[in-house]
Amino acid sequence: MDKNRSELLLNEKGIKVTKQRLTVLDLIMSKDMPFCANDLFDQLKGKMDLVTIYRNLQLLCGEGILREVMNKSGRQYFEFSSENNPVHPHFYCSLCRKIFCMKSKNNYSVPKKVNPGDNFIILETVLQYSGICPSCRT
Amino acid sequence: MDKNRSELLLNEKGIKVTKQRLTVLDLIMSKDMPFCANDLFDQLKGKMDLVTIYRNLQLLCGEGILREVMNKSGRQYFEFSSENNPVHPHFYCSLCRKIFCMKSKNNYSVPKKVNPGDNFIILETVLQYSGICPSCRT
DNA sequence: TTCCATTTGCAAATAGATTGCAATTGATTC
DNA sequence: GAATCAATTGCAATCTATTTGCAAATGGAA
Repeated sequence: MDKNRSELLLNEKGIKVTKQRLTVLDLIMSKDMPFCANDLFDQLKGKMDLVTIYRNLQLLCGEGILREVMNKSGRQYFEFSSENNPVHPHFYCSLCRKIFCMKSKNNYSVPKKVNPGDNFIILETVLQYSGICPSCRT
Repeated sequence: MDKNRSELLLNEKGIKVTKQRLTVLDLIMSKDMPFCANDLFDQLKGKMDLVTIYRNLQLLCGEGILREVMNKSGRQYFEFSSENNPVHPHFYCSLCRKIFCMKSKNNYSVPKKVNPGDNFIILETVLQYSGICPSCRT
């Protein structure tokens, strides 16, 4: 049987392939927007234990297949991380708490160093927005 | 009796002044770093109910005295919001989950519009960092 | 001082996330 | 393919973060 993209990704990272893992990763890769554990649970309609989802998110994030997204909701959000989906801005809606990916086609310039001398190791620099999303606006 | 800065701020906004509210706001204004409900609770050593802290944070945030800070911890973080403390970058440590304020003295330029035509109302634009903080580095 | 709406503290409920453990499964070796 | 074993899963339980209900206490106006 042909291996799909998810399975190849798991193989590549040396992660054991299970039905649940594939299901989760397939779902993630089919969407282009950040999600939390519960979003996946809802979409899987109880086909998988929520705990399994949490554990796999943690694993995939640790392996660099996912990245965490900054937000103000008090929940942990993730998105698929790849060369095709590099770090990019998000928009957090203060009303519905949804998170949207922003494709800023314009380049922006940021300071290369902050608090020089403070020894922070910066792994990610990202521009983030918050405000009101189109649906909450109406 | 003289009114302190916290009390004046509450008066200004037409918020009822209570002992708890003053205590919380005094504490907040004495620090220059984001905090969550539990941080305040710890610092007040049980002098105030955690629920009261949550309720006052929500109130102060709604009144614009505080602003929420983006992070990846799954907790809600706030900071004092004023002209003297405008929106600015933060650094989120992926190891200890602490949040640091970054004073970027350099200016940075960001795109004025994202996803043009999408009708997002942008209320806040902020550069955020994540990585490893100085203490976790060692 | 009285009065009343607001706020507080406590108990309980609701979310979000993690842990322990027995049963199951995936991959390796024969 | 069957035996083997470590890794994974589901379920129950726990923990942490946040919210809600309600009676008692309090701030501020009259």
